[in-house]
Amino acid sequence: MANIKDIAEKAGVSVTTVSRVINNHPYVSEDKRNRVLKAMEALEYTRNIHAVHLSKGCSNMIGIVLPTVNLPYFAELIAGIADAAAESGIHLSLFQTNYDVQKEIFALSQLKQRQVDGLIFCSKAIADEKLMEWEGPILLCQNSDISRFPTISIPHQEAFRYGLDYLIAKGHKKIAICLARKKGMNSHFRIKAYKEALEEIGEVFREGWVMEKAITINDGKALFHKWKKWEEKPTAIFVANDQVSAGLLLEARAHKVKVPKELAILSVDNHEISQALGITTIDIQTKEMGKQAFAMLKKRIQGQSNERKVLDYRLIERSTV
Amino acid sequence: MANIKDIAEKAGVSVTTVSRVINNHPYVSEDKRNRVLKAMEALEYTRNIHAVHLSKGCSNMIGIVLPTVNLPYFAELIAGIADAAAESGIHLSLFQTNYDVQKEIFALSQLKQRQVDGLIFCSKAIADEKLMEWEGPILLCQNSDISRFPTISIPHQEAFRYGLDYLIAKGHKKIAICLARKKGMNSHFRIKAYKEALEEIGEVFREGWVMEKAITINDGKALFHKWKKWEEKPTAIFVANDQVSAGLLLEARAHKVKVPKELAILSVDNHEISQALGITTIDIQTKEMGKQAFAMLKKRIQGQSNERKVLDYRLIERSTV
DNA sequence: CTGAAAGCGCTTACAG
DNA sequence: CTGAAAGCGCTTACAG
Repeated sequence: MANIKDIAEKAGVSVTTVSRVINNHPYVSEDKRNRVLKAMEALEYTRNIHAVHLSKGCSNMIGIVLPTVNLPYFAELIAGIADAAAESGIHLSLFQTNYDVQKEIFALSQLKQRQVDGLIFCSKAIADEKLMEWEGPILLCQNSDISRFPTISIPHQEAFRYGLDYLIAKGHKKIAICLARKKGMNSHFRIKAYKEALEEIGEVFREGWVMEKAITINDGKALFHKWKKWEEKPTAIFVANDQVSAGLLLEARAHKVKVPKELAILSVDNHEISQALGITTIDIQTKEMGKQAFAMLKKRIQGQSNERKVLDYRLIERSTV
Repeated sequence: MANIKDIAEKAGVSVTTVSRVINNHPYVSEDKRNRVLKAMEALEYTRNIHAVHLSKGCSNMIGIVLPTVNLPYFAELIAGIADAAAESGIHLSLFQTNYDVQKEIFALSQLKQRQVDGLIFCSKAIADEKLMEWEGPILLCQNSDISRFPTISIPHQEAFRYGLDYLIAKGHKKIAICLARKKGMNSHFRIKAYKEALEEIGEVFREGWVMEKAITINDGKALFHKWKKWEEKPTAIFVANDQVSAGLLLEARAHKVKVPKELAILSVDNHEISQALGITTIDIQTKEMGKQAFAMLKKRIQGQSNERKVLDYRLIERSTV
């Protein structure tokens, strides 16, 4: 494999000049530029990117940390990040963690070793205090108490409250909620909103009506059967993700339970499946979040100070409430 | 940032020894090992991975080339690759191409520059002949005439034929098919199987009954309306992907068309949504394919010769045929 | 078990 | 516009 020195020799110039040509620097005479170009062609030169990285001290790559890509929410987030990254010519490295703290720490160690220039945490299991021990450009796709990191997020408390008020306005008082997992900032804020809303309408808070570990269509089906068995039934369930809502709705239909008459379903995401099934949901612009997350991390890598962005949401009325 | 030289000085040993300690080589005395370890701790040493890559000539990372991550088929494939890669401690780089040949070429150029040690093409737009101009470890998740590359694939012709025979056995003769895109090896073989099956039962081949550009749930909905408008209607549609089948089925139900009585639907994938909707489909082990693809590429990178694997498939009878 | 030294291949401040 | 030289930080064959 020819290297920059071979090219220099062949073209009769210095390696500096070759480097200038490769990087499109000005101040190279046409004559030398052409000779270099010709030599590169003749020797089938390909730049060794590792040497560039070592020399420049950066990798032109950022890491995406997420539990699994195999879930529409995260897939959409990645797609948004990928689009923006491609425009900037930045590479993407994937860290699938399955909410395993050790794997998140692995990703952080990769940042430290410069494998990547920055990290986007799409969702995390690691505690804020632990995360704070790490340095480098890290962006969180969720609200956080750590002001050291830029964040982009949905105002989950507000949005959830908005959804709850919508259900209440539609006459519901017995409302259950279903989250992906109780841990995590997003759920924290959602539960808070839930409690507040219940208090205002004089309903008691039932621990059992806060369900979790629901992510897939099958989880939604299971949710239906849980609901079916309850003595006292909520008239509405506010579900934090479209996949689960879809499973819930499909299973309800299969068992001739009328939606929304016997059971109302309000969802979050507005991904394709909710549209296909006519599920009333709250659009949270997942892809847009990915795009902006990338832009913010990029700025952070370039040394700008932390931003905190909050995205908008909106209710999409369809037929399940 | 402390480097290996700083550690060597502080510990009073050579850089060679430090390197040995870092890489867990044998033949280092306990005493020196401890001194090095202590020095590393004291100076908060982090290895610069770029130097390692430059020195070793590899990146410990492979690239995944696919049109979009935001589609269950590809997301599942990635998940499989990611699981296997994590076990081997290999990083994953994502190249989202949107079937843009230029972006595929970009990925290939990254392989050449050693940004990645190998490439998995989950699906491609670039022509075989063009691809052949590139060197390095490249694995294709599809059948190919190029014997220079290892491949892993489903026997699409056979599997499609199997599905068609199943439809025929169920009494269908007017069968349409719907593919993701007509270009590409997979479709090539499927259309071939389709023509053969039609010929055997004495049906004519209708160009218009081979539909394409169908990937999403919405595409499936559109497909229904196409079907609805046809004068002469097929009694069954064989759809190459679960998302499209789901859209087709949902829209059929919404318009009170009885499935399978008025319209039978046979699908391919066996992803969660087909299970949720009770769609009869052909399981093609997407995730397993990802796992094995990684293992094969890894072997190829290590210098072993090309393998060609063919995965099994099986029909999952549910309620749409 | 240990180390001096060559090698991986590029970038860039500096001097001209 | 141009080049010599230092620097990025590691690995590894070789000699001992």
